[in-house]
Amino acid sequence: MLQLDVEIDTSETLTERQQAVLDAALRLLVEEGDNLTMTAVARRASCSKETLYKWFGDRDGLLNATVQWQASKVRVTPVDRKGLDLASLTASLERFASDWLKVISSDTSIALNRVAVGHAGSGKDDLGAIVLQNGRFALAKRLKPVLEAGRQAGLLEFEDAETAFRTFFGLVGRDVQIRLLLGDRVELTEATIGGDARRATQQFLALFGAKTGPLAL
Amino acid sequence: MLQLDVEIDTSETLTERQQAVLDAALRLLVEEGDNLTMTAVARRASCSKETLYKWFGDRDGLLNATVQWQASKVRVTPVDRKGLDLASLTASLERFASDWLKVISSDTSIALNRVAVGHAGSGKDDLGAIVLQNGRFALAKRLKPVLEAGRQAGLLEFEDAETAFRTFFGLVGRDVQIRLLLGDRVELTEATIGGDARRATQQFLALFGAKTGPLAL
DNA sequence: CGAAAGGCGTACCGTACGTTACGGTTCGGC
DNA sequence: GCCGAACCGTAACGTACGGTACGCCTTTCG
Repeated sequence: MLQLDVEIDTSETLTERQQAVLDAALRLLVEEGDNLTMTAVARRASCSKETLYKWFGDRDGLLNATVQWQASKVRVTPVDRKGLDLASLTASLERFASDWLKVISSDTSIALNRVAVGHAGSGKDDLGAIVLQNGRFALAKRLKPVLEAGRQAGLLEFEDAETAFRTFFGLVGRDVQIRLLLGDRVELTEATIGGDARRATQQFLALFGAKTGPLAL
Repeated sequence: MLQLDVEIDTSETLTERQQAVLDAALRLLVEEGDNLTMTAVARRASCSKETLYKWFGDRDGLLNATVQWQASKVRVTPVDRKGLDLASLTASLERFASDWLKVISSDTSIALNRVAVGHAGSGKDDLGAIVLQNGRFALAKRLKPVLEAGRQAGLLEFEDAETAFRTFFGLVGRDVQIRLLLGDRVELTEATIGGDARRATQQFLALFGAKTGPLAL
């Protein structure tokens, strides 16, 4: 299990200019993948390499900062857990599913995951940990309270929130992420995402919904 | 969707020596990741770099051949579809799930997927396609007949074998592969794999099993 | 206004690595 | 025994790129 406190408030310590530079680096990362050069970043950001090195130390530092920067931008709003009936629970789950599918199919997510996966082998930096922390684990952190609340309200039945979450994760993501990462063109329109989110949610409810009545499959 | 005919009978066109070299490259790939050098491969395989270039063209050619070589080794035996009752179907599914989990958690699979993902960005070679073809798509090809047979026998109910397969895929894999690729240490003992395989199978049956009787969840 | 700081652009250095070239050795065929 | 082919080991070449140094400009502050 990963620990790693990624609570560094990057948004504070970074000046406007630095953020702009990181945005440039991010765009370049999406376009070029891991084989982006410091010179390219400098040119794209209209800054000197010397500045890059002064600010971020070295290439790994720049990559690290870039990934963290993107991560800090994705901090989402926690869900409000007020009226809780089957309808609102279903809606929440569908929302989560749809959001997640949109994230993992986005260009920047794909690019970031690719880079992080590539770096995961040689333990030079913690890119994998950062991505994981702001992706899969952040999702779990936000979703679990909803699941727990659903259980409290008698709408869901499960032993462990973690395993319930992982099942939901699997039902939503299926083979999408690995296929995208490996370069397969998966058709993911707004419509299919919506359909997949509904399907995954219904399947999840079929598996973990309280058996108080027949649930539409 | 990927097409790509990967039916090149590599095992024929490769001499013993060449296979040995590729095995060395493969081992090195597992240890070093994508940053393996031609010199390292040559040294490990006790061959000259000139030979490497004569045989495989260039570095990408060597990587390609290595991945294909590993892929050709994994050609599995098709399932025999004889007596088909719920018990044997369940057993088959559990077997598939367990095998798949073992594969994706193996060192070589992780290494190969990492390299393929890394290369997927810059469309220089088709490593991603190859890995996908011999991983996820090969699994579908082998599993779908089983699902169809299950439906024929009245044990399963589904519209489309593809979507049924993808659900099974998701239930089995969940977050395991992406976590492993990103460097997370997922505890995957023989026991947990067995448990996960059983759980995934039961969940799949709960979703797609014919409603002739109550199924244990 | 002058000086110092921050930053841009560019030239430069060192190294790692892909690729090529070459001398030496083994081995099958005549 | 001799020849050529295949191959090993290693040296050498070229380049790309990470990292550094320096000249010049702009802004800021005394």
